Amino acid sequence: MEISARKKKILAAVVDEYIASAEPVGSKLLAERAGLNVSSATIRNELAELTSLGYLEQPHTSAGRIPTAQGYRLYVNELMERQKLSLEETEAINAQLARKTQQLDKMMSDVGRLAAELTNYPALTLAAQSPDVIRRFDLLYVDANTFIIVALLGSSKVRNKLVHLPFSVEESMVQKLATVFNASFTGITEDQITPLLISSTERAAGDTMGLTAAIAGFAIEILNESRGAQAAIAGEAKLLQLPEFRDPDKAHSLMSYLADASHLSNLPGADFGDDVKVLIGPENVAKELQNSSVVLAKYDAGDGLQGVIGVVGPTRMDYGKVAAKLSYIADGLSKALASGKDSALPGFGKLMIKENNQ
Amino acid sequence: MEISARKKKILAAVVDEYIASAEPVGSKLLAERAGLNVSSATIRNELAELTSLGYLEQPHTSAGRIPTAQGYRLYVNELMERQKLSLEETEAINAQLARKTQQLDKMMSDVGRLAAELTNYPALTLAAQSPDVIRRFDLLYVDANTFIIVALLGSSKVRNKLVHLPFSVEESMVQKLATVFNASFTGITEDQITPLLISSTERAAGDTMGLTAAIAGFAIEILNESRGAQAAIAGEAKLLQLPEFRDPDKAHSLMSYLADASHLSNLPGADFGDDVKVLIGPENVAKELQNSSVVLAKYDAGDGLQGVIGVVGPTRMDYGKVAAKLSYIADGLSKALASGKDSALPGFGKLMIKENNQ
DNA sequence: ATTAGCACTCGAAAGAAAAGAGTGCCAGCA
DNA sequence: TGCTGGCACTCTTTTCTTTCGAGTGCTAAT
Repeated sequence: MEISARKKKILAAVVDEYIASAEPVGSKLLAERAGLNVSSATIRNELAELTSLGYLEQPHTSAGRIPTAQGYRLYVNELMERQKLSLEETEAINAQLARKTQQLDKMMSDVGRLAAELTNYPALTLAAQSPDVIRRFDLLYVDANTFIIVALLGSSKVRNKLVHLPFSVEESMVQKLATVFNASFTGITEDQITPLLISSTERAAGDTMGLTAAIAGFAIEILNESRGAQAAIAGEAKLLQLPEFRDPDKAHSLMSYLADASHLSNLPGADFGDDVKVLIGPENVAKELQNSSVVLAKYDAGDGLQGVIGVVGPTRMDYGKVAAKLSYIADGLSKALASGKDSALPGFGKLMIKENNQ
Repeated sequence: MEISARKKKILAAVVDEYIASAEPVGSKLLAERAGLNVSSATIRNELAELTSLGYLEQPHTSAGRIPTAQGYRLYVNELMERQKLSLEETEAINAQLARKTQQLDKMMSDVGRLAAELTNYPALTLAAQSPDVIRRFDLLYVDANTFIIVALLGSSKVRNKLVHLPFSVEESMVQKLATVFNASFTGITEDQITPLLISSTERAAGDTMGLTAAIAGFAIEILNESRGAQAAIAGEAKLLQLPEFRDPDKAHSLMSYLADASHLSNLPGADFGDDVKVLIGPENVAKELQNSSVVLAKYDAGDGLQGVIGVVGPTRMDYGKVAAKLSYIADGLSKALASGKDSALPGFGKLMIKENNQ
């Protein structure tokens, strides 16, 4: 049975009111505000039906109605309006995203903070890197006991490591190693680095000091690191301002859960179709989230880098506003990261230099 | 007037009990537990005097006593016993510190988490780097539009940046730039990079494309970055388990304060004499901390890298336990960082490689 | 179908009473 | 002189009771 237009309008009104007030909403209030010119008694009848259909519930007999997860779901799917962002909001986001010089970690944590600030809910960021390869190796000879490994990755990231040895090596040996590694360790993923490959490389380089194995270890380390998803959370304290988390135990339970980054990785990655995904209460897998909602927006910055940015809050969440903001941020993030990757130098055109020395 | 030995013993007992229970402690309880064989009436007299001396206070007339900031101060200075760590605790700390391959940021955040876990209070880490210099420049030519800047710093850190140009450069030009920069930009601190220096370098390199200014911008950026103190906080959620932060507003106020890393930098850096510094309630400058205590332990990892690790909690904090743990962690951190810096390669001796491919 | 009216329910708020913990002080004792 | 048991007093905490009011469901009338 399809639900009538008036019921939908009433349901939307209930959700809107409840989102705003966190108080169960009654028939009288709806009669005044909802803009359908009927009496509270009529609305009571409709509410009773919506309740028996499972869209609304009553905390107790003599209270108003609050939406169920099912009610929110209908609201999000059909009734919600995605809200416009204010000028200040878009400007704050753009300003943040324009700061390209910073490295990815910092960027994500700043963006997370911004999202938390704008939505007033704790924000999370997840960045996942698809398996990377090393495009090019350099070994920089510093002194007899020291050299620097520099690896340029397929995703245009650069990694380095300073190596201090307990014994001396010749500069020629270091160069030889660089050549050999460029020949055999480039263009392969981490699981293609086998003991067999290492020993053949060792032979090719004429290395008897274990340097090959060590450099291979570095290669494994960086390829490993880029594969693992990085997660961060910002603005946890916002939870405490929400009426549903005034109970310190509830707040503690959710915050502890969120604090463990490994849990965040269990959220759906960027594998959903729409640009914004909403998980309402029991739709969440984790039991700690069953009374909360999660709104996620995905970004894709090319080069195998993709992830989601999202917020966590009570099921009574302002989905319209949050979805709009996250979607805008995620979009901007995709663009900023994609363009910022082979970044122009900082201070190109001497601007920054002036600033720093005035 | 010097305070009698018995008074001190009673004060210590009050602090110990209050730390354990968070409840005002009364004369009867003390008579049973404190181990001085006197009646509760005698203790009442002593308590009254300690109160008028300012070491104790009463929430209200018919309640037991709780220590004042002055009382805690005496306790910390004279009465407290620094506690021994259990075997599991030292092992957990050592295991964490032994993981040298990870980079500094990650290390600090992991250590912070560990400290929070061990003490059950939110933990903070501050790392401050004294002004750094660039020891050596390398420019790696990748293709006509791309090169990599690698800078080895005085503190043995290595920084890099991939540069993508909107125009072409010759490999010889890149090499020229590297030579010139090595001559004029090494061994100087950030504030010695002047527009004058840049323009003379530009002339020396015969650079007409603004590359010099851009590379100088990178130099400024990394020297700047290493100077700023990095702060992080872990385990904020622990606050909510403490009776004094059951009030969500109190918890929120402190958590918001802590979440802003810039505030943490206002704490005393590593500029205190002892290995552990305790700031009790009103001894803190920030008003958000006036009802809380901060315990800090400093570490020094050589190469100008030093900082503090600490925890934040209610004035009723288990100072003895916390001081012992932080001090142990900070000590270990100093050693781990100092030795790990010119780190051996990961997997030296093929160990890691085996692990990764088994 | 919609509405006004009304009895009813049940939580929240307010008030009153009881319980309990701890104190300060006093008088007696070593 | 210092310690102790005893006791009246204070003030919070807890519990119980009462009141209040918001909101409902149902019925009868439009």
